[in-house]
Amino acid sequence: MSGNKHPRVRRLTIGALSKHTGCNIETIRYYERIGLLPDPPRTEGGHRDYDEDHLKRLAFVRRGRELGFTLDQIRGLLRLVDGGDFTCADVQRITLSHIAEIRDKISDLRKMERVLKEMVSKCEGGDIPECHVIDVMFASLGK
Amino acid sequence: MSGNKHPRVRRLTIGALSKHTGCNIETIRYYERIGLLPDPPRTEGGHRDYDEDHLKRLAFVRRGRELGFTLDQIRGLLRLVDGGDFTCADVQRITLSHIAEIRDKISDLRKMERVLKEMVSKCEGGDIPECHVIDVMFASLGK
DNA sequence: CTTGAACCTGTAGTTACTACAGGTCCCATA
DNA sequence: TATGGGACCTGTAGTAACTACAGGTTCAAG
Repeated sequence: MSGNKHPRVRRLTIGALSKHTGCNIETIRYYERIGLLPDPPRTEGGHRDYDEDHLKRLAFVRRGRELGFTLDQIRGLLRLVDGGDFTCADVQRITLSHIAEIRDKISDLRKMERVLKEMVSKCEGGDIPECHVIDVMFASLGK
Repeated sequence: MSGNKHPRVRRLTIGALSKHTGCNIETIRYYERIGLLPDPPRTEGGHRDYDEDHLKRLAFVRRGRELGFTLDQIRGLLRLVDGGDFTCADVQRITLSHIAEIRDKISDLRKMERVLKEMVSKCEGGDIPECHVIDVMFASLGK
């Protein structure tokens, strides 16, 4: 058994972390700065020296972002997990309220889409110097 | 006919403009600063002195924002209109591409919603220290 | 030992506002 | 006419979540 090799922990540069997660390097450093990722140990020369735990944590953050959580919500989730005293109910509550926010956004966007489609459907679309869309947007007050 | 009265133009303070449009005062000044609204004339004491044209323009901007246009898109629309040489086709193109952006956002959000619902549906929800949502979010890499 | 890619820190820019601080002006009332 | 307080002024800084440098150091392959 090979003496002083420690294959237990795979060492990763920030570039490798970036490649594995698809998260760009500046963003990783940003997450560290705002305390979402722990300060990793450094090599002699001062380069960041990550391991698999950092990788998992960053992946968690990225996955959270893909699911539309804010960094603050993600921070909240991580604190729960780090504290070790989280319950499924806690996480469920946070997730459900996030789902509700997403639904609200969707309904706002659908309303916009509906109104815009309605407006644009009345356009001639030609090379003429007047447009129903503009008229409606200017007419939205008083008159 | 009453000599030096000029009822032709209703004069408005920034506060009045704010009330009419629902746009907050700081935001009006911000729009002026970034060149979306023209610098209005001032009273002797330096207060902004608006008229109905300013009101219409601000209403246009607000309406655009409600419809999800960015300030840059609105700036584009206003430039077209101000230039006087816009065509219905121009506006239609801009509007259609905005609608496409909105559709993309909606579909992103729907995807998030679907995934989150699926995740949360597998939660026990109880007072237990483990959660399917957390598991999935941590498991999203390699594993 | 050299070279160039990868890394480092620190700062500033992005979008669309919002929130002051620290002053000045306006005008209705006493 | 004096005055008080609300409305207004400028300028700066903060928000979210990054991104983009500049200007320097380290690493690793040849």
